Amino acid sequence: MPELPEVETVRAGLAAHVVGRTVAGAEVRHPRAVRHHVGGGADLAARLAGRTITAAVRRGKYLWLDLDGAGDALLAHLGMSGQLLVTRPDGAAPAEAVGPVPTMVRPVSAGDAHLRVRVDFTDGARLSFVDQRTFGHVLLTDLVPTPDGGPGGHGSAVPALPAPVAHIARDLLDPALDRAAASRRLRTRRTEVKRALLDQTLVSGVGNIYADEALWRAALHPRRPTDRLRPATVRELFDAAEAVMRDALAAGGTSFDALYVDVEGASGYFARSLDAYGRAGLPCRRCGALMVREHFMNRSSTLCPRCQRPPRGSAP
DNA sequence: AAAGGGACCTGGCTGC
DNA sequence: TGCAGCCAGGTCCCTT
Repeated sequence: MPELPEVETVRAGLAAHVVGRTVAGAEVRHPRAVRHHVGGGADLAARLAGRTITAAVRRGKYLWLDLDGAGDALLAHLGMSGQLLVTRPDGAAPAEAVGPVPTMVRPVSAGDAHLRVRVDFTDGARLSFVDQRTFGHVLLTDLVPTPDGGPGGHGSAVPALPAPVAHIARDLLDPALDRAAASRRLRTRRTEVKRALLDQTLVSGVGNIYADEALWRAALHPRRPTDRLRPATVRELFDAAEAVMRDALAAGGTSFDALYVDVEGASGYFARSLDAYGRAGLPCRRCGALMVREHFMNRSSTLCPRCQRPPRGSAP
């Protein structure tokens, strides 16, 4: 699932392969993919034509392409299954690709069943938004000033954000994040710590996978009440979440194919390094107790019942 | 106002 | 072997 490390991998790929190119034309092939664009697919395609991509920027799980530096952007959220794939001008397989190509990576043809939006550049290169489950979306939107005057996100020095991202907090890889303030806000919430970690208005970029990983690293039960956490504990949790996402980003980078910008680039990481997510029934890598899966927010949490003690008064 | 739960979506897997 | 039903989860929206 695309969480911060996967989205950042995509952003880096777009920065390398799309920035500087000019849009010749675009086609929206599924209305749901542009459901948040005011004006619909035809309007989006028409307004993209002739624009030049000047930056690839990310905040949390949102990423966007600045257009001409003119104060608007093509914004994308990958949802659960979204991919942004770049094919080079001749459309052929990448000649300079090295190392094993992830199995999910394949050339995109016009007949691709899940191709939602296609952007063609004047030099023949193509950007394709492919999304099986259509939880993701793209839209063209104006930038608005950041509340704190700091940079809008990773990859930009401009103090501006796409309007739909204005409510998204800075993420744990953002040097401009005020961690003390985020910690205070978390501790004044009356909720459970995993729910708070997943709240993108508190700290962004963390999804179910990295939430479980961070809680395991910090040895915290997902249902611990936020208003009873000490500041030092929250600091450790933030540090753990940052560390696991940096590790994932580094691992994703190694298997990341240079020309196909693929959210599955982190597959090598998933196979090797996850300590919690997907390990129910397997021994905890810290203490050996069998990991368990619990229902949480209509989904699941995987945790170590020995390292991550439930809060007092909670059901076992 | 804040917190929490359901809807949205589809391919793959499980169990009968 | 076939098929129904469950599962995955990020974000928005609605209710409490």
